[in-house]
Amino acid sequence: MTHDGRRLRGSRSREAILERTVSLASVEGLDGLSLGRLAAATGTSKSGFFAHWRDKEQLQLDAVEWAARQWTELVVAPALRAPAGVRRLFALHEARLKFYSDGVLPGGCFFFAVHAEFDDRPGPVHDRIARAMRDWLKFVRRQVDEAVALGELAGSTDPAQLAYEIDALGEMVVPHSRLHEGQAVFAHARRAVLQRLRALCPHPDLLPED
Amino acid sequence: MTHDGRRLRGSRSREAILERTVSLASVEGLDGLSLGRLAAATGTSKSGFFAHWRDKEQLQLDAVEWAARQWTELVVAPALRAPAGVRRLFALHEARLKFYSDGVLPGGCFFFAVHAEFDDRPGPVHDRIARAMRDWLKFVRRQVDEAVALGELAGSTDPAQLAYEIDALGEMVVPHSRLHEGQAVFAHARRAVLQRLRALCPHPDLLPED
DNA sequence: GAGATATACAAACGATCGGTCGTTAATGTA
DNA sequence: TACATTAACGACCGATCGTTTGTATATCTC
Repeated sequence: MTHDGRRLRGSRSREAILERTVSLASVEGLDGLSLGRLAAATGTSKSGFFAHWRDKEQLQLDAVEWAARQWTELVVAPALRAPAGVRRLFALHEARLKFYSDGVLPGGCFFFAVHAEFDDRPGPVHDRIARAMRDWLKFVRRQVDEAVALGELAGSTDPAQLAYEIDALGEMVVPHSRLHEGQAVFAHARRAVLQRLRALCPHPDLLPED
Repeated sequence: MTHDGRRLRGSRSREAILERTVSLASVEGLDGLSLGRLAAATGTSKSGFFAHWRDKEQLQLDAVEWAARQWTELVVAPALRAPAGVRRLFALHEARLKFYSDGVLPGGCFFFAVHAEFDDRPGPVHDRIARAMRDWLKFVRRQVDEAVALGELAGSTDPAQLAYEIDALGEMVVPHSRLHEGQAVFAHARRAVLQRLRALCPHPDLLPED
């Protein structure tokens, strides 16, 4: 085969493998996934990985990076198109729910699967995952702060408290939607946050009624 | 050694192994935990397991059973000592939080760790886990129903909706408490459910103020 | 065009995986 | 007392794990 653009082809297959890794890891985790099965799933050889990554841990770290970028593109970015304040906060929640209900990842959420796995296992992968999730929660909290500053949420609002509630109500959709088929869980998660925000909002008409 | 009570000794070590299994599985999952490491942790030999269980799957099934029993004893039973209605509902939430903050299991929650693992992996273990979690949610929902019937929650309350909220706000304490050290997360989870219940309750004085 | 570099592979490594086999010793049953 | 059962073990099995090595070929650099 001529003209396969060695360097380009390399980064192409690198990206393809990472996408597949994140996808599979959302189902079986980053450590539960073995190189052998990953090779079979990507149509490559096991030893081929070591041309791209020093060891499995490097692949895992890059996979976390890739998943974080995907989350930013498909959840954070769309929400940023809504006007700052309580509407953006709710848009963020809805974008997340859409990410789950669209079935972007077969396991629902990469970070949910992977965090339970590396929860109590120290190391660089644990640290990278923890950082990503802390950044996410900080981002949610910043949206709360902004909404308070804009007078769109009661001044008595505890930002850390509300950020926890929004994250918890959104994240638990992942296991629940797998437990009880049907989209009732999505409605519950959406309504819970919506009613909570409306109750705190001096101008509830900024948000949909239901 | 004389008089070691063969039969009794068997069920003793059986229980001891199960307790250790549930404990370790709350950290690394049921499948992530290998028989070799489990043998080392219990001070027995790998092959000794097969005197008690046909294969690893049987051990996993018994471990789920054991964890469910532990949950009933340490969370459900204490809550049932509170008077039925909204107070029992909140007692249930608090008993769960106490289970987590007491560090009964080193990984926080057996079912959290294990559900993420068997989420999308069909089989008897998956089914047993799903049943346990469905039973739990049904139980929470029954407490909501009872509180509504007693007139301690507004008649407009959607039981499935509220049950989801309570479960989500309680369960997500597990990953969050590992992410940000400190007991702030416990306070958030407690206050979130408390304020939600007080808002729905015609007699808020049934519940603590804060 | 020569030499370094990068992609990708098959084959094989030691370690560990879940599981089997045969054995020993103590217990329960007759 | 005779015999089946049970707990527990060490040794070992084939399979798979993450990883190393060596090789072939195509691309980039000079």
